[in-house]
Amino acid sequence: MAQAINQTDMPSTFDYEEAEDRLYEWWESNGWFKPEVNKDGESFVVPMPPPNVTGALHLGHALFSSLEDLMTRYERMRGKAALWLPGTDHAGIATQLQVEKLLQSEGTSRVDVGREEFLARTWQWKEEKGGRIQAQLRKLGASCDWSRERFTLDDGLSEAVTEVFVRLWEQGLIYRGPRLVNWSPGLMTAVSDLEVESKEEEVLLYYFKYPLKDGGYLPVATTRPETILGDTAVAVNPEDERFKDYIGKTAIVPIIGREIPVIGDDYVDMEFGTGALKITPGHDFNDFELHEKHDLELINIMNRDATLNENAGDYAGMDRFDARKQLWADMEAADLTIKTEKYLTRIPRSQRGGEVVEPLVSTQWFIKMDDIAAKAVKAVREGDIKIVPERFTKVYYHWLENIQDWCISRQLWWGHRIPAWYREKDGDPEGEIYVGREAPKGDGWVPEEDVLDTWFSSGLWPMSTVGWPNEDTLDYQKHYPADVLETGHDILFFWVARMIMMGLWFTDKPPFHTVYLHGLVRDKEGKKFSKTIGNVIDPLDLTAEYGTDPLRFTLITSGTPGNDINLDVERVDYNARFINKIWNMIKLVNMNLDGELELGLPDKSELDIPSRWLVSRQQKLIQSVQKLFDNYLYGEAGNQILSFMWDEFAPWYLEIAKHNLYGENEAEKTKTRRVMVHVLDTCLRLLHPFMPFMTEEAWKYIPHDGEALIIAKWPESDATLIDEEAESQMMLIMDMIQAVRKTRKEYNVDPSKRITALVAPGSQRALLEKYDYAFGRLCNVATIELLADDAPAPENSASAVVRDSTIYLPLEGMLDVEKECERLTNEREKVTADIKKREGKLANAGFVNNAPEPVVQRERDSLAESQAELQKIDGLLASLCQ
RNA sequence: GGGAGAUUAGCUCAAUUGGCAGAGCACUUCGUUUACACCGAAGGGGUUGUAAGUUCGAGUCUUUCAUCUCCCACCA
Repeated sequence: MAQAINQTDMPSTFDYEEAEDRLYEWWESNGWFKPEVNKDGESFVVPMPPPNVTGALHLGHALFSSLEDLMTRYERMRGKAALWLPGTDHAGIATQLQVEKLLQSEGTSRVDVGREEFLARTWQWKEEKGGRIQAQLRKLGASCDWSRERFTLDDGLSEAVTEVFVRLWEQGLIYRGPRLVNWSPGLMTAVSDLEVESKEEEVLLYYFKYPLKDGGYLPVATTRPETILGDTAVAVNPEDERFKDYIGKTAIVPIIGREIPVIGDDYVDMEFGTGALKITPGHDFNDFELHEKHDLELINIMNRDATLNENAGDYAGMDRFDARKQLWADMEAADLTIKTEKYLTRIPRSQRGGEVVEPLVSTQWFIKMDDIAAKAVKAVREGDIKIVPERFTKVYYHWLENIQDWCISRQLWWGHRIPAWYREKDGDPEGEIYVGREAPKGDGWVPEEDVLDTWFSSGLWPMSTVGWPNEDTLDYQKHYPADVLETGHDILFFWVARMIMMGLWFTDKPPFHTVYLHGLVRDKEGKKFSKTIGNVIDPLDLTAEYGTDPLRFTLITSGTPGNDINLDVERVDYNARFINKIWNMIKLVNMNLDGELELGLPDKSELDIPSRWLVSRQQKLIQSVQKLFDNYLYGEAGNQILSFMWDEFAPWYLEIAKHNLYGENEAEKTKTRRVMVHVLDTCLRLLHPFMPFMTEEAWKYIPHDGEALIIAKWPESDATLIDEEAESQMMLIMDMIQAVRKTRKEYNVDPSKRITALVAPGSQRALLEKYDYAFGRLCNVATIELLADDAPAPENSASAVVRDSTIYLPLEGMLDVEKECERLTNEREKVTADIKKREGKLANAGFVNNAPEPVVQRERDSLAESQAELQKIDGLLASLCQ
């Protein structure tokens, strides 16, 4: 097939500002983001991790979007019906907080306006702010099918949520009851274990006297004195000689005077603190367990806003931290304190609000996780799901095998309301509970106020977005299970594990076969981005300055799977220059075309050595890239493509090709054009998933087959084009050119001076004769004169040896014999050392017998080369430096 | 307390199955040759954190120690 392209209008640089939006719109309006573009292809589905609906794009989004778009574009080019399914998450707490802040700024609050008005305001907020992140993802070139965009509060997804809740209830896996939970006083809701972050902080450890009824006291230490008011026992270790006799006696709670027992339990660490432990079952998870074990009383002393309640006596109504100070002061006055000391311990704080989380007894909904988790463990263990990188499977197992029941109720308004209703019975307003898809018939039913944890709905994402629970639809059949789930390792438990559990439990199929986990993006020094440090990098600033492609390429090539990326903006700059480089390669080719050109490579037998070399090198590149892609090693693949283009194609092939392009031989000219176009075309295809905009635009400027690069075919390697002979010969030419450049430099030969070179070609007379023009172009040699095999070394010449070929540069009066001898001697030393090393290796029977044949052969070849070089150098030394 | 990762050039990072340790930035010297100065040429810079082991061969596998980071866990 012959193709012509318009050569007149190629801009001198890639104008990303102009091109990006135009290309994106073109792709999208042609339906190329839809899986239907490859109707008959195998399905490939990537569910997008739904960003918070009102969020703004950060580098984490840019990273997932770059990787997932790469995967999607790659599979699309491979002919698959690729679907990258986008959507957003309602993000219960995060969104509710933003709207509450807004209300606060208006001088009102969610309680003031009421639930209905609050939800209306939140939907309004979502409509106003919600489009932003989608627009930003478009800016990054995300080729997702926007026509299928989903939101976790959409009707269909809400139906899935209700269905799952009701089924779990019917299966007896959901229960409700008062439990000690992590309570966030600022957010006024329960939070799950995962939403609590503990960091080491310096606090005070308070030592005090626990008075005994019979007189005397037990010394006790605590970090939270206010919880003394809720104590229902004091515990000591029964092995403890100091205290064991106190077991069974009665202690008196300081200040409020309640009587409590002294108990013995080996849980108490004799070495720590005073060796005696106060027990507060209502406000401490360990103490709660002891309370169950010893049948102790449980007293709740705290309100939902972390003020103390009526059980705290005179301290009722005080904030927990004020009460702490006041109580301690009162105890000091009563001579009940011993001392305080500084103490480093982990303080649990709410991941969202940042305030100290309080263990608090409240009535919540839970899912029994054991059976569900076991299935999820099994699926990974048996290989139905693969986690990349593999090391995270261990972390995954550990969490699932020690899983706690999941507290799914949240005392929020923004979210999926729990489908439960209560009716008064025997004086208990919640005496009767109904759980169902619809409100129950009959009078007196009051709906549950609580909503579900945000992760409950996102845990259903791969199913609910394709129509579950309606499994009969074509959409569901085709797109569930999905294929790859790509996300950050920080939400392995929050999201990935829950999707796997839910997917397996309800469909009996793993929701995807591969989990690819990326790391966190950090700054150049490896610090987390933070507004307080002021090191935040906005991806959109980078795309504005450099364009989208360099950022994408940088994020993909800056790290390895699962490891954090320290983003160095210099790399974005460098990659922007790579894009410029490619653009200019295209420009060179473009301006050297003329009319129609047949596509595809000429037959190998017609190609010259540089072409055979280039094609062979590219075949190896394709093989390597394929292998890397198969193993999700996209970063290395990108680097190899860059290296091929920048270090081989551009500086060697394109320079040498100019000889044919600017020459008169039309047949050679055409062949060279075809090779250049073909190799460049292949490079653009390989690079398209990394840098979609520039490659698509550049593709227009070379002859090509097909409407758009986004739907062009992914390159496949052809092993018959690998050509070791051509690679070896080309390597000789390149080595000789580099030797000339180096020699010229060492003698300070004016770079613009076109010199003559004499060459003793050794075994490669024909090769050097044919490609002597390469020297002219690449090391500014005017003429190459091939010497007879038996010709003596020319006088007054600097020389360089490559294998069994020697190149002489006549320097007339400029040759410094002493310097030349020094150069040759240095060279000789290097070569001798090399020979010695290789001879040693080859003399080692272990090496020769055990190493794979190609490795041994390479060693032999290199040795032969070095030996030839040594012989030549010795000849030169003998004639020049006697 | 348990687990994971990292440690390679001054800085940021690569190195796919063990097979001649590489890039970019920075540095030195030089050069505008009509694709590209957003470029090109030549160069300096490494005992791959430590100590041992396995192997013909180790950045890569095993073990020790050190430093840093992260995750998990109920010591007041």
